[in-house]
Amino acid sequence: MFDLRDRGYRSPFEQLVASLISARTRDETTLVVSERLFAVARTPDAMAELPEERLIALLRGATFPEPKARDILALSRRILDEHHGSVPGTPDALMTFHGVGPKIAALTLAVGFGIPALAVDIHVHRIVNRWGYVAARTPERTMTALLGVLPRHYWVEINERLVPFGKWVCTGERPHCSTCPLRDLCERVGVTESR
DNA sequence: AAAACGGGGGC
DNA sequence: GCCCCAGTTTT
Repeated sequence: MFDLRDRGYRSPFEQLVASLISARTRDETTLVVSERLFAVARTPDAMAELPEERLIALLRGATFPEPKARDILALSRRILDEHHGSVPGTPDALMTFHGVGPKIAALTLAVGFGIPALAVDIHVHRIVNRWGYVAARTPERTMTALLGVLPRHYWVEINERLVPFGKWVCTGERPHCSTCPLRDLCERVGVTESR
């Protein structure tokens, strides 16, 4: 998902919604659409009262505005009905919402609540494999491996620092090794892609 | 584990 | 027209 904390305090609910909007969506788009939406509705109550057509219009520009509008409306109502209006603070509860899977759940917990949670997306998977610390074919297996090795204290850091690092520096194609602050690390562990 | 799903923006 | 995008759901 999407870390909005550098734009002022954001509630777990806003973090959850922004995370849902960010699925398969570029960061800049997520930011613009989220801000536009939160200017109108920033709580489950306000969100649940939004007519679906209005919400779809507010989400225009994001990917899949219609399915996301339905998901956001449905989870807002369920937060009101089943959770006293507060976003639940466990992965299992979060993943019962349609459209919320392991990554959105983990990032909502990590960024929204500050609870240790690990979401190994494609970027973290690539970096860890590149470094050779874990030889895992899928992000799921990389996550399992990291959960067994990494102190909980660092899980939040991975979500908030390593993912952006993978997006902007340790990219899939043409990694920016010449300006990478961790180039020495790569050379130490013998990563030959370093350029 | 792999395919399907849902689309908007950039080149 | 083609491809990517802080993913989730269904085969």
